[in-house]
Order: sequence, then C-alpha cells, then structure tokens
Amino acid sequence: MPYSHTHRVLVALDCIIFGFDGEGLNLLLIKRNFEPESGKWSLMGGFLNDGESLEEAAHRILYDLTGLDNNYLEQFQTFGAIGRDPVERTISVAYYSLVNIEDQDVNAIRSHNASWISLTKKPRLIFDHDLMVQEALKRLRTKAALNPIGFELLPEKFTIPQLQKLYEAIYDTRLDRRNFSRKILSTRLLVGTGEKDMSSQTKKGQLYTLDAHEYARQQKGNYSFMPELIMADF
Amino acid sequence: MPYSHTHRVLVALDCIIFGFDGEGLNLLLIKRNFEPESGKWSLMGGFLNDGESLEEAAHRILYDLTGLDNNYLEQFQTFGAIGRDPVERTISVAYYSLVNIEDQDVNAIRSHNASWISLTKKPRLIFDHDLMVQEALKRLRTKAALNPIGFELLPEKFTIPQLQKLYEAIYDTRLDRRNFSRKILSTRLLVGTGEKDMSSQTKKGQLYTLDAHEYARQQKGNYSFMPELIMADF
DNA sequence: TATAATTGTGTCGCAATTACACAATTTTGC
DNA sequence: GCAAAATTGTGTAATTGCGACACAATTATA
Repeated sequence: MPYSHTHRVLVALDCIIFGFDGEGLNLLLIKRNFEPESGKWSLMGGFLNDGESLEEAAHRILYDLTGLDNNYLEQFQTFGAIGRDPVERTISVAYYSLVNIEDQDVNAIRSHNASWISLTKKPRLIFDHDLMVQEALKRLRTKAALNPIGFELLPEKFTIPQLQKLYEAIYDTRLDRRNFSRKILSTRLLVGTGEKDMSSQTKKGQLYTLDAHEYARQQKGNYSFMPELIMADF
Repeated sequence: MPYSHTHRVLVALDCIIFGFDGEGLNLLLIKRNFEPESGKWSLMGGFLNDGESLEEAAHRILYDLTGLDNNYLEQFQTFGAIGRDPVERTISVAYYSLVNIEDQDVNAIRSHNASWISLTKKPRLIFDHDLMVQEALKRLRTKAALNPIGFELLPEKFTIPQLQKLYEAIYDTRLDRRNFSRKILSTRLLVGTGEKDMSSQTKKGQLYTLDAHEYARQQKGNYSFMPELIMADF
C-alpha cells in the first residue's frame, strides 16, 4: 500500500560539466532547440526514470551528452525552490562532473547542440542554472583542495606546468612554480614517463602520469591535499 | 502544460539532528509508533508539501520535533537508491542540524516519541538512515574544520574547555588544551564575559560568548577555521 | 588543610610554507 | 642561423605555524 501522502513531484537531474582547455575552465552547455526556453542556454539535464537510482540517472544523462562513461561525477546539491521550473513543480538533483576535454565524443555533443564555453564567458542560463554553476564551482574548489581530483580534467599524460595552470584556473589565482612543483612531487602521486611533451605549442616539460595505486589511496583516505587553497565558503 | 514525462515520485526530507551534552555527540531519534517499521528507531522526517521549498520543509519538520526555529540547518545529500523505502519509490533530501540541547522543547519531543541518544550507542535505524547518519557526520566534520559552526551546539555562554570537549567529540580525538586555547583565542571569535561558570559540576573556567560580528564574517567569508582537523574523505 | 585535578599562559623546536636565485632548455624574432 | 626572451627544473634561506612540554593559579576532593 503506497503512502497516503499524495504530493508527488517530478525529479530532474542537472549536470555541471567542467572541462579544462589548457588555459581556463570550460562548461559544456546546451543551446536548447526544444521547449521551454528554446534558443536559450542551459545545463544538460533530464528526468529521473522509474527503476533508476539518482546516481544511475546522472550517469545516463552524462553519457548521452558526451558519449563517455567513467567520468568523475559527484552529487553536490538539490534545488527545490518554488517556481524554479515555471512549467511544473520540479526539484533538481545537481551533479558536477570533471571530464577530459580531449576525450569528448564530438558527434554526441553536436547532436545535442552543445558547446564548450569558457567559464569567464558563460551566458545567462535558464531557470536557476546560474546558481547551480556558482554552487558547483564552490564545491569543486573545496573538494579539489581536499582531494586530488584535478587530474580528472587533464589527459593521461601531462606536465607539471599544465597541472599548475589547471589549479590556477580553478582558484583564479597565481601560484609559485617552484613551490607548486615541490609540493606536487612530494605527494608521490606523479610518476615521470621520461618523455617530453611533443604537442603543438609548447615543446617542453617532462610528462607525468598518475601513480594509480597512490591515487586510489589518497582519493579515499583521510587526507588533505592542498589545504592552503581552501577557500571555505562552501 | 505540464511535462509529458510522467514519472513523479514522493520527496521526503530527513533531518540528522546533532546535540552536545558536554561529553559526546547525541542524535535526536524517533521511536516510531506508526507504520511502516513501527517500534523501530528512525530519523525525524516528513514529506515535501505542495507550495513549499525544500528549505522550508526541512525547517517545518525540525520545528515540529523540537519547537525550535533558527537552528543551524544544512542540506548535505539526497538519497535515491531503488528500494531505499520499501513502501514506495521515494527520494529523500537529507539535512543535518546543530541544536543547543538545552533549548529543546521537552513536550514537543515527547509527543513525537523522540529521545536524545549518544552517537556511540546509536541503535540500528530504519531504511537507509544509518547511511545518512554516517554521511552527515562526515559532512559535519569537514564543515566544522572549515567554518566555525561548532558554537551552534553550545549554550550562549561557554568555557574554552567545554568548546574543546565538543571538538574532541566531533573528531573523536584528543587535543592539547594549551594549543587549542591559543588557537581559538587567536581567531578573535570569543569575547570573555568576566563571569565564571557557576553551573553544577564544574565551577571553573571563564565564560565566553561569540563576537557576533566576527562570527557572521567568518561564517560567510573565504576562510579556513581549523585546517589541521580536516579529515577529507567527504 | 593537604592533595589532586583543572584552568590559564608561556616557551622551545621542528616541519611546512613562502620568497627568492640560478642554471638549462626551448621558443621567438630578426 | 643566432641572439634574446620565455619556460622549465632544482636549490636555499627566512618566516610562519603547529606540536610538545613546563609552570603557576585556582578549585574541587578527602
């Protein structure tokens, strides 16, 4: 026998998808060609289906758009203000995701009318999506200071200066090269490949990869990655 | 016109209510005398009503049980596993609250068949409420290391050793009196009242209150309260 | 009234972070 | 092709912050 309480609502999921292009943080946004708010920009979202957990639904939506699974995905807040969706009472469980911008499935993205857009040039989004992005960034900042999750935004092989640029982008700050390098190497998370970066522009630094074992360990354990970056306010 | 998507679900809210009795953390739990799972222990919860935001609903539920408003209340996670509620598909938005255990409304609590129970003696709870408590404690630990929210669990006037016992309870650890005192006083959050603690047992330490202005500032701002307590894993 | 426990304040040493210098390599501009 | 500018890698000194510990004052205990 179901509960006698009868107020049932639509449950949506919205994904704030972060990418890093070597310079700044980007968001994967959709230019809607469907109602409501057709023609405007929004986050990628969808509705919770029957027989599907929140986690599963978020993964499904992310896979739909990027063709990628196994991306970093974390629930961070549920939005339920009255009138946040003008069509019908809907609450939205918001997730943020960190993806390697090079791995994207161009066709999947194009078919959804989506684009990578620099966070600094973000257009106004529909509903309460601007608020969601703001809160996702806060959470990302806190999380990335406590756990080594930044690597999810980089290719498998990367240089230390690339990694530094990423953290400078996340925290909108400048870091000292030498101290950053020493700090990162002291975590023992990186393994040098001996190779040099042969990519287009910058033919310099040594390429590193993650030490998978250390990475898994430090993801889970009680640990503080770069406490000096903590901005609290989360 | 409503969305054609038809899968609407019940939205519940559950509150993990923390209190501090001078020794350890306590939870305000309900011994259910209603179905389902009558006779078993659970968190205080309820359903989202029409025309009510998540925040409002959580406050309503908390007020119902404690007779208190203006308590510290923060959403921390939404639980949506299949079958988490055996009666009907329900997702639950979980909040944790910090209340001053001395301010409680005894009648309201009794009428709900609720009791304060030490976290160390927590019985098994219904549904996924054990998981909720576990996650709430994780979040409390991270949050309390980053922001000065611990005071919400204490009376208006308190001694530094009381405050220390609280942090020792939250982090299940022992702290050095002298270092703790120095650290706390350096935050400029406390204002000495000159009075001494004249309460029953312990007739000693000086009573302090919060500097309301500093407290409000450090709640909001980018700040790291006691980074050495961070346990990450959140 | 003596003893034990609690509170308040101070000092020292170590570790971590910050600030800054220099050499090697690569790109850029002519 | 060569000099200048920029980037990378590594080192070192000064400062700061935290942990460990000593001691005096006050209050409870017996």
